[in-house]
Amino acid sequence: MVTIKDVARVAGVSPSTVSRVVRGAGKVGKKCRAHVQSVIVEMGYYPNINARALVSQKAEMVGIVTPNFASPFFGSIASGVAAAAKAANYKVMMSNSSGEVDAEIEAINSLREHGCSNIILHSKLSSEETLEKLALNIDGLVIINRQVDSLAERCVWLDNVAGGRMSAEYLLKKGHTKFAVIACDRDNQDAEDRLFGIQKAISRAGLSIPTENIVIVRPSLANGYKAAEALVKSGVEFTALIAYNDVMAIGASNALQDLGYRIPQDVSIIGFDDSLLAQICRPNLTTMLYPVHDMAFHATELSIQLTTQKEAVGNRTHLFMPTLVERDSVLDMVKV
Amino acid sequence: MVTIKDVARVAGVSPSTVSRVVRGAGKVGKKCRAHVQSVIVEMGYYPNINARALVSQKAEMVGIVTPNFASPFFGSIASGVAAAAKAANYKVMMSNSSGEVDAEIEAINSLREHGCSNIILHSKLSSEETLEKLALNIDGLVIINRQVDSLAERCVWLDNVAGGRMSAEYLLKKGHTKFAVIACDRDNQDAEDRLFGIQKAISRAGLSIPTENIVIVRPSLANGYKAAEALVKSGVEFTALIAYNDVMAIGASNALQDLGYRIPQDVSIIGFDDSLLAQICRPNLTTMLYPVHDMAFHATELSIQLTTQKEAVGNRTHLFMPTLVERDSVLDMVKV
DNA sequence: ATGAAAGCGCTAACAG
DNA sequence: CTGTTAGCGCTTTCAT
Repeated sequence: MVTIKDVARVAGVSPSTVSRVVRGAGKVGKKCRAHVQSVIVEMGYYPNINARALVSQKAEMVGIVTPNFASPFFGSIASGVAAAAKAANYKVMMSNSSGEVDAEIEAINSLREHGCSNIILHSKLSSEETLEKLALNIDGLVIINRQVDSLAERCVWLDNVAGGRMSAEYLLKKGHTKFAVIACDRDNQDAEDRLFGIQKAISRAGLSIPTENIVIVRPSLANGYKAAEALVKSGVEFTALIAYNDVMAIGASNALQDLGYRIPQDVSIIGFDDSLLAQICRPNLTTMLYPVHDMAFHATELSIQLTTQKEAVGNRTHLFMPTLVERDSVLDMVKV
Repeated sequence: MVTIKDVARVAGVSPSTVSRVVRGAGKVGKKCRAHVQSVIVEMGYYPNINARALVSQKAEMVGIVTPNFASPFFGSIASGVAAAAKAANYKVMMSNSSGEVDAEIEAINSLREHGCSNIILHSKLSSEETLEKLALNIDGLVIINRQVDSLAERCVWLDNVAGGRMSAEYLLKKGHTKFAVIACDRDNQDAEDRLFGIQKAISRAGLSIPTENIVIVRPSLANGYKAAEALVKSGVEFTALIAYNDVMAIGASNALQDLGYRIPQDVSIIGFDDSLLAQICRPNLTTMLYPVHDMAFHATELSIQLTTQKEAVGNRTHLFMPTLVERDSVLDMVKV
């Protein structure tokens, strides 16, 4: 390994000078800088980040803590974080929380051992108190995809109520009046918010959704399928179906088609996420885009600001809006 | 920050003793260990990995270098690496190569700056010479999803020839004799290998695929769609279609269905990868499973072995086999 | 503008 | 079994 001392010796200067040119900081004579630079290249020197982090007590590294690396969500988060990190010359680490509370804390600690205080936490599990405590100790902690009131300025989240509202409003605009909803278990705040938004939009239009038209299941393709079957079997009437997410929308779409319904001629369906699947399924799914990449990017910028120029951050919230992506699963009843 | 010295002082022992109990290495009295342990917990001490890495000149960290974090492939790689890393108490970093040669080297260097010599490289770009040079300098470099002859014992790759062969053999077994193939551009070694395997199996059965029945396009959903259209339009006959991967198989399946063909009654289709999509599309896709997670897991174990007990590794190859996943897109013509 | 010196928190011989 | 000592490679005052 070639160290800063080696370079200094060869270049005939002191280690501090080499350090200055490496970091591009401090005053160094133009000529001297050029010479040192050339020696650096020649010798193939690169800095030892561990030594640097040790002495400067900071890490220029952002860590992602998330329950599941295999999920498509993680990919989007990772690419958003990586993009922002790269722009700031930060490295990125990742740490798996396995979807368990203890593992989450452990994952965070493993990042802190590296002196990493820029942490993007994707957590549905930890209690608000835990999060508050964490935030107190970790300057750069930012929570993504969750809103914690007391930590509002450090949460980057999606307006699920607005998302639900927008999906319903779109259907309303297309002339639909009879709705069904496939929602999710109660301990899912996102699902609750979306449902709330949906109902708000619909009641504002002077309509309502009968409770029989709302089926609540755990999110999965199979459950989307079963939920749609149940809806049909129970004999409730609807021309438009709003699903919690794309996967369930697709499950429902498949079930309905198997039952002889045409999508969207007989039933319109709208999903949520705009995952890759929405472009694969038939018909292509109209859905609400969840801007995960952008949110992760923003969360990372925020985290870095929090640790480098806290004053500049301000006491604002970081609320993102989903946007509608029109494809082929919704029928325009007005035109028809 | 609470350091090893702080703990030592409070516990009334020397820093080295604390270090020993933290690492669980070396000889420490039972009583003494317990006492130090309790002080550690009490004070909330955790080791500074940077300091540790600096002095011990090694990093206990594995880095992933891959072109695209947003790809589903990356998710599987990440989760495989993370699982193996966790088992060995290693951390994981990731570095984006943006699919460009220079960025790839840069990504690798950024890992090396951390003293990380366990690198899982997912590269289709760098030349074999570059890779060889890299391998020389980085003990723990392992290449995933690519075969470099001179680095065979450090490549973890998939037998694409066998995969192609297996898919064709399956179709043969199901009584198909007329095949079409949607393959990919020439600079795609995987695609070439799969095609080779397909042809081998078919010629071994005394059959052959007319060149008009093979269409070569760049991999994408839309191109899969177009390729199938082109096949039909050109009037070639086939009862079975083999696609380079799931996405193209699905594109083709959609095109064929739009053209009025029933899958699998009129045309059978087989994909490759066993991505999530294969379970979403209609009909569900029969496909060859690409065991990415397992391969990434193995690659990581291999990398760690390479840096910790090189002797034990041996001069073997690390070739994985795809496996068939039967779903609903292939018709059994023998039964019919 | 440049150099000397101190030390970040830890491990690893080496003594005892 | 436990303590002492000497750095790992770097940044950062403080001199010059």
